[in-house]
Amino acid sequence: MHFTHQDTQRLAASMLEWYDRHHRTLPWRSEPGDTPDPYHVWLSEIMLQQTTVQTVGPYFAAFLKRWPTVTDLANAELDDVLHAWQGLGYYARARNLHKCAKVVASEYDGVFPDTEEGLLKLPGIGPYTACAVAAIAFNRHASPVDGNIERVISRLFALETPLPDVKPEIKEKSAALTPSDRPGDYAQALMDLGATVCTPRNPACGICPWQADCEGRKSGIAPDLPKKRKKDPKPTRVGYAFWIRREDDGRILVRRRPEKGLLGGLYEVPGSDWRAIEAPDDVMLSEAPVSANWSELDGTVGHTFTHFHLNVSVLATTLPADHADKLEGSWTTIDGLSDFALPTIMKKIVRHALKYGPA
DNA sequence: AAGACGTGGGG
DNA sequence: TCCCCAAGTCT
Repeated sequence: MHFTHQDTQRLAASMLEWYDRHHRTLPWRSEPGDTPDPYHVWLSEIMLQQTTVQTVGPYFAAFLKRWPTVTDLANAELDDVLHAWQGLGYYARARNLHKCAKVVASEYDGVFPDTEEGLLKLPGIGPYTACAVAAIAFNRHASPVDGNIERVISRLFALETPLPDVKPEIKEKSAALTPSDRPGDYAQALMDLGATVCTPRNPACGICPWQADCEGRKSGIAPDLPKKRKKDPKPTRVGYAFWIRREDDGRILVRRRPEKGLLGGLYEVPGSDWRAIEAPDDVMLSEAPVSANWSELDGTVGHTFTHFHLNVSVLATTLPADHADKLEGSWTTIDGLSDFALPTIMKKIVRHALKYGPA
C-alpha cells in the first residue's frame, strides 16, 4: 500500500477538517488560533502518559492552580508535588516532572526548549513527548506516535506485524503523512480520532474521515489491529501491613518509601516485603518495625499493580509511647493522613484498618 | 532489550 | 471476575 503525494495531502486535509469540526475542548488545549503555553502542553503530556483524559482533568487543574508557571513548580518541594500527584500512578513521572521543572528554571531561564532534540534531553521527556510538545506547543514539523496513532496508522495501512516490532514502520508511515501546515493540530487530530472513532474495540469506521482509504477497514481486519504480543500472566504476591497505634494519643505510624522503585517517595503504612511465595509467618513478622503483640484483622486488602497482584494482611498493635517513640517514621492522627502522599494501595490499607481494627 | 513502573474504567 | 486498555519513560 502506497499513497501518492496527492493522496497524503488529501488525507491530511480531511483529517484537519475533521478536527476543526469534532475536536474536543480540553483544559490544556488552546483555542484555535491561540498560541498554547508550552508549560501547559508539557504538563498535560506528562500526565497523559498511559493515563486517560478523564483521570488527568482534575490533576491538571490542581497543578496549574497551585503552580501557575514552571518556575513555581521548580520551587516546590518534591513531597508537595508527590502529594498533588497521589492517585495518578507511575510516580516516577512526578519525580521527573519536578526534576525537569528545576532544569528548565535554572538552566533555561524558565523557557522550554522549542525543538524536539532540545526537549528530548529533559528528564521524563522521551521520544513521544518531545515530538508532541514540539508539534503542539511550537508548531514544529514533528510526528508523535502514541498508542492512538499506532492504532490509526496500523489500520490505515493494514499492518499486521505485531507491536513493538512494527513501531518503526508506523513511525515512518505516520511521518510521511504529516503536513507541514498545522502539524500540532494534525497530531492532536489523530489522537482524538483514535480516542473517539478508531477505538481499540468496535471502531466507528462509518464516521471516519479516512474510511475510504483505510486498508484495515476494507479488508475487515481493522478491529484486530494493531496486533500485540501476548502478555505474561501477572504473578500474585503477599505481605503484611503493620498498623501501629501509639497508646497515649492514638496516632499511627507512617514512613516514607525510598525514592527509587515502586511507589518511590510516597508514604506507607509500614509493611513486610511483598513476596511471590507466602513466607512463614515468623519471617514476615521479623520484618515488622517492632516486636509486638499483633492481632490480625479480618480479611485482606487486594490490589493490582502493573506487573503483579498483591494481597496484604493487616496486623495491628498498640504501643506505649516510650516504646513507640524509638521507631523511624511519622506519627499522625487519622485526619492528618491526608497530609501525606499515599498511593492507592495504602489508602486501601488505611480504610481496612479503620473498618476492622480495634476501636 | 525486556521488564519495571499505577490506576481506574470498560467489556 | 478478569483482562485489556490509556497522549511512555527509564534502565
